[in-house]
Amino acid sequence: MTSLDGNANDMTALEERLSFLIHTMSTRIALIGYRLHREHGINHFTARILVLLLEHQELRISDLVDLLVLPQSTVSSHLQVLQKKGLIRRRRSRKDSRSVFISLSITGLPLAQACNEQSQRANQAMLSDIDEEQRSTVFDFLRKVNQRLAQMQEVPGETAPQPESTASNEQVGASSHIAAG
Amino acid sequence: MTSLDGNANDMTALEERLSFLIHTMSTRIALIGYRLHREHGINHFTARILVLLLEHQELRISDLVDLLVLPQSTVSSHLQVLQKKGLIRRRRSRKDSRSVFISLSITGLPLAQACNEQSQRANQAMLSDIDEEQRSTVFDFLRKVNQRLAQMQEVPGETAPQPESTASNEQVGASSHIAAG
DNA sequence: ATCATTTATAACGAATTCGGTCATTTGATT
DNA sequence: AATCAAATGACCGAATTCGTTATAAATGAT
Repeated sequence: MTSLDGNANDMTALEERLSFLIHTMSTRIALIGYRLHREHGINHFTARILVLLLEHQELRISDLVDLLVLPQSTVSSHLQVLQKKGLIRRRRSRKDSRSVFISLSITGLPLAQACNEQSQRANQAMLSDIDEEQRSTVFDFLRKVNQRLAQMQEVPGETAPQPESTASNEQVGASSHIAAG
Repeated sequence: MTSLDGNANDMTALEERLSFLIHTMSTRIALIGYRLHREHGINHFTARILVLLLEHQELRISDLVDLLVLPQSTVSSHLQVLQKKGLIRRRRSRKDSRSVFISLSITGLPLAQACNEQSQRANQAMLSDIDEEQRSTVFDFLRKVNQRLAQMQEVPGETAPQPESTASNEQVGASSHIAAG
């Protein structure tokens, strides 16, 4: 299982690739979170929304879409669930009546706090026994990679989001290589 | 958006937590991979299966379940799709006729190789300009956290996978703190 | 032998996800 | 003001996901 037979086009084995590691971790976090949130009758994703609302007070739906990196339709259905449970409120913006602002309801607040505390503890459990130096190295790295991913995502054929810079068109291939991890 | 208003129970802001970062990265990787795999008529997950088969030649379904951290039912349905497309073969084990071994078909092999190359390039794109030292620090860290998550996952109420140790039943709370990231 | 257990996979069905579409509001340009 | 484009989010339906149940073979115990 752990041994790889080494006939693939060599390079790094899939199980050692960053994309694979990240996926595995993400799945495990979601799994563990899922079980815990069931107690509250919500799921991992809606819990995340609650915590974000706890931090930001008010968020537009499009803000949530950006933060969660989920399709707008998915966020929308999560919000429907949350509203049915009376955990959030909606308010149309007066400035721009296209926007809807979401905030925690009085009922939602304590639940959001509970979710936040669980999340905090989870974070601590994962990071315990990791010395500060290593930790900051890792976080710098993750943030950097994350930014790169965001760029690759935006315009599939472009590497950088800069408007100008005419000479760097050759880099196009660099980002379209992302894949299966 | 980036600023947090700081009224939450402080500690680390959600957007700075490991679980959140990991989720964001994972989603982005899947998104980018998705577009590429569409060309081949497959998706991110089935592509992963193909690459795993490329590395291991033969895998039981339960092996895939472990490697992918997906429910058996999900893996099963992915395999059905792959088989309909003629990309994989199944073979009942002679030793243990309960098991079914999955391997790439002659048609599946080149596609698996293509997926693997894309994945390799993606990995390189993410890791370029990262010096070796930082890289190994990060990977050590990720592997360590991943192991911890695997432990937390297995027995929800236990922290460590040790069989004995009768006195540690009080620790139940320790791992049930994982959550919403 | 027979029955219970374990291991391994399939299959169903409810819930979730997400691409696509539509309606509304704004802003810009003519 | 009329038109066109962009922003925002609601909604629908098809596809996917996954918890659960069923099936089946090997293993073990009585």
